[in-house]
Amino acid sequence: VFSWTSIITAYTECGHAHDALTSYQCMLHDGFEPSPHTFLALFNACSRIPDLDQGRNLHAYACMKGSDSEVSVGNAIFRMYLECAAVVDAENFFASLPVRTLLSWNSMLSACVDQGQGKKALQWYTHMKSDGVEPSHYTFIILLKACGRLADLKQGGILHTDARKRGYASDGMVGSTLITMYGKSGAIVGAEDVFGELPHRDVVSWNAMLSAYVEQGFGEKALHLYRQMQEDGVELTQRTYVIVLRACANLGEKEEVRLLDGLAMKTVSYHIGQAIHADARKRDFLSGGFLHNTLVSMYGKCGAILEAEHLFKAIPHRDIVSWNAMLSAYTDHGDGKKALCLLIQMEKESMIPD
RNA sequence: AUCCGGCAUUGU
Repeated sequence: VFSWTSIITAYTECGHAHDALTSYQCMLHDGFEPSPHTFLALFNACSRIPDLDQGRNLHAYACMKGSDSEVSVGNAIFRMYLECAAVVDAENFFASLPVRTLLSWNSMLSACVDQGQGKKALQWYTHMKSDGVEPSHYTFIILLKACGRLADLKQGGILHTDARKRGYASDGMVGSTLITMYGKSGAIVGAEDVFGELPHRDVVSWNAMLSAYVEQGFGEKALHLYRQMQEDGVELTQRTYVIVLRACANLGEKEEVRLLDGLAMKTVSYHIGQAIHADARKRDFLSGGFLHNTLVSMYGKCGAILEAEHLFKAIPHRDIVSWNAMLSAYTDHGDGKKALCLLIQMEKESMIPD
């Protein structure tokens, strides 16, 4: 049994979870009965695939053998349901668990948030506290993220106070989540306060602050922060550029058109955008593709249709976002004909408009 | 030791 379990674990870890389940069949065939350890490995395999049907069968079998009373196995079953996106099953199972560890609570909460069920996560949190389980900084990050998505400033503020009391508010990761939460809730001052009080800022906290400015339409402040990042010697990332280019696009939308070489352009934003584009190139952030879509959108919003077009054509793997960005560049520009042409081309390349 | 955690592009 021990060897079979090792084989199953090994297959799962190498990303061959299907083979893990096949080995289990072989193991049964040879007359071996699964131990709790085997179940652990099997549920991990089901999570990986993910295979809900097998997971359910195994769950039933584990119950029959009494293996499900083991805390670790219980957690594995629980995670299996979560990762197979069977939230209802997960919730039912979770409610029936005799021992709920902090880790299982965090898994539950995070799965709710990932699936857009932030409210549910907050409800479960009340339950968690009444169960006498104390939240960790993981818990706060998960819940604050939920508040950000819901733009629930009230709950977010309560959690912030609570996190502060427990000494979690100065944690860098909690801090970034707080900044994002305040940013998405429109409380830019709250975001700035958290950012200003962070003892150790890393790129992510800077990016979070930058993103908060952009989302709330403070393009100039964002550009200012971008400069400050460079002065402070922060190691910029590709994401930094995604965000700061969005700031340019934002400014471009607001700027009045002016004629440049006979073309209607948002000249100021356009030049800033170009400069940032050059920065990104210098830092070799243009490969990988994630900046392409943002650049197309930015140039489009600055009135630089030709550059947007040029970049669009150079994208190796155009996804739906690339097409949408190019389409809205044309329509913003009042070029309905080209937009329609693009739509036709889209269908030719068997892209389905959403 | 392992499993739960932060910032990301288009349109709506």
